[in-house]
Amino acid sequence: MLKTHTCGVLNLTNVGDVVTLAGWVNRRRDHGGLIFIDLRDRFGITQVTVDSEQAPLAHAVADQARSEYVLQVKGQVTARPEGLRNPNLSTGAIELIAEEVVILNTAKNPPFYIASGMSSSGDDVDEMLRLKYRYLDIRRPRMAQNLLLRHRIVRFIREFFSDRDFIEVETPVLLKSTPEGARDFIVPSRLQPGEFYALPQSPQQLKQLLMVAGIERYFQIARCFRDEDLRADRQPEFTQLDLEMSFADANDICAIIEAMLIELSVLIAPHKPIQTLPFPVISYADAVEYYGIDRPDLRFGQPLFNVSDLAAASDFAVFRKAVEAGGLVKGVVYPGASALSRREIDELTDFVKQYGAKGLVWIGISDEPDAAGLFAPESLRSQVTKFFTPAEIQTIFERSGAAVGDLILLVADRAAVVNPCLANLRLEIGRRARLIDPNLLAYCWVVDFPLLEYNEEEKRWQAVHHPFTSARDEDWERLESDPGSVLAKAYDVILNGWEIGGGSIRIHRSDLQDRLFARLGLTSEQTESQFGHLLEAFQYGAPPHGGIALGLDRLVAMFAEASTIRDVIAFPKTAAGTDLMLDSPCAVTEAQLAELHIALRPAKR
RNA sequence: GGAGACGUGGUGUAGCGGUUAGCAUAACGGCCUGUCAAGCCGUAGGUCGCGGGUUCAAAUCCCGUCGUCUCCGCCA
Repeated sequence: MLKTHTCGVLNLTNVGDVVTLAGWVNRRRDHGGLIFIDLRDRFGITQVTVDSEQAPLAHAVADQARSEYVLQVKGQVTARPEGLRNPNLSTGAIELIAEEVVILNTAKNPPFYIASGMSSSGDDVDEMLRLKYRYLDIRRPRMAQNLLLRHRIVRFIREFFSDRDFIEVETPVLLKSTPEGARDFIVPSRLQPGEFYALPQSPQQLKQLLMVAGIERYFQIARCFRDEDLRADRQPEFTQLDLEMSFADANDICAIIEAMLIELSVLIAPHKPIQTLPFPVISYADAVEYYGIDRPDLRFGQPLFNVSDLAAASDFAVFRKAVEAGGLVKGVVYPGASALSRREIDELTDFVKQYGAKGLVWIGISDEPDAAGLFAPESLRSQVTKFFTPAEIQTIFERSGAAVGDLILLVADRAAVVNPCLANLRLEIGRRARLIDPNLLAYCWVVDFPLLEYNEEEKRWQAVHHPFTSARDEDWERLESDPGSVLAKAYDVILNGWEIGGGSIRIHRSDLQDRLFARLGLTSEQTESQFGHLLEAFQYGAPPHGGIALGLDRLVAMFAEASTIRDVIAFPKTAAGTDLMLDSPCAVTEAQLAELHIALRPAKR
């Protein structure tokens, strides 16, 4: 090795040792006859002091060094004089008095600051540049720490499950296209002209086949691919902790995941309290009723409330018609916001409009109700009080749980508009009113999902989770007669409003799987060509089994307090699916295409 | 497919009809033996993303386009 120690390890116990360090010039402070170099490697920073009188040759070399040059320095570890120690460095009590300095490599002036503390204004570098020069971005402490955190989490996961008799089995990346779910990435076959592999959206079918194979306890840190549009929390390729267990029911799987997440949280983020133990379990129906969404952020309150019954009987046409059309009227309370400026109220209105709401009804409670619980007109601030009777206002007030000084916000529309609108409005209120403790870890389970949902466009039922999910035992009898009422043995695990994982107990009997495929409108020819391998496998003694997959990128991002999973991925893609460093995707040669039997259509752009 | 925001020396930004395009930082040169975001002095660095239009005059207003980000649709 070109170094005897790292730049983060030396301290007063090493004083007198002659050591060699190697790393990058983090910063250089040139005092003429005396040069200080902060030498940085992955492990820390050590101050190198080069004295022109003690070591003229070393000084001449250090004089040439610039930021990000790669240096090797030999010298003696020396205690810094009292008062000259740097408490911000783990090595701040010592310095390396250089005897020899070697420039191992020079460096161009980097396109952005790498040394920590340089972006002290809080402003970060444009992400476009960070992505183009990702190898320099990763040199910076923030990204380096995130990748280290990711490694520690993956390592913990591997040990946790290995210790519990799970084995990691790799599954193919070149797989088979399936019509359900997300759009596949496809890969042309050279050996089989005109045919294509697909990259796995997840190793779902393979892990079920491993259960048939008798593996019993499987996990994998698995790369998955989905060709859908990107988001801050979605990349075209991402990583799952994929897991499957035989002879397990939903409680067994949730219990082991819950134990893992608790142990992981304590290990990785001991300063972050877990809000509720054991994790709360919420039904899908309750989650939608009280939070408008199936992944509630439980770090704060402000549950939604429902006044559809009252709205149906009111004189306010907007509300009444929404309910008559089968819709809902629900609301949320913005605490302490009764005197919100009209401009801020308009901002909230624009906010809900982006989720499809036509408007936002607001009622500010500026004064106490009278002894009978009724509000005087001057106690309220609203654009709609004139449409409601005092008793109706009283009911809305009581239903909302609001207090004097709060602002009640209401949305009326189809359920598919009202719930997402208010779910996002609740989060916006949480942010604006600073109701969210950023240190809290609020885990919960969401269970009792519907098995099927009706796709209006395609006029057919489709699987909410995926088509291998089992219905609850008592619900199978309604699969044909009332498919919308069938609940699944499915569960999602939520952290701070992010869905970090989901899974289910699978169907292990081919007769039940056949029934479900029929319910989904698949012909026996289709099921045979797409899932024949699985159905056949189930006839050879498939054990009852189930599993779960956790989104590793999201989990790491939560612990890293990153606002996008790109910050916990070494080489991520942009929102347009491109890699700015490699300049991919890119065109290939005509010869490559010919070998793959592919003729291009004219590009649309 | 749709909506919004942003694009000004290497970087981060100010300027939003007439400025010599300002500031900070980095870079380069000089001075300096106790700094740790070192300091002081000096130098260089910009076709204001690109194209078109409006105007006597455009970084600034309008249209288009490219890129990045966020969101909707899409996606568990």
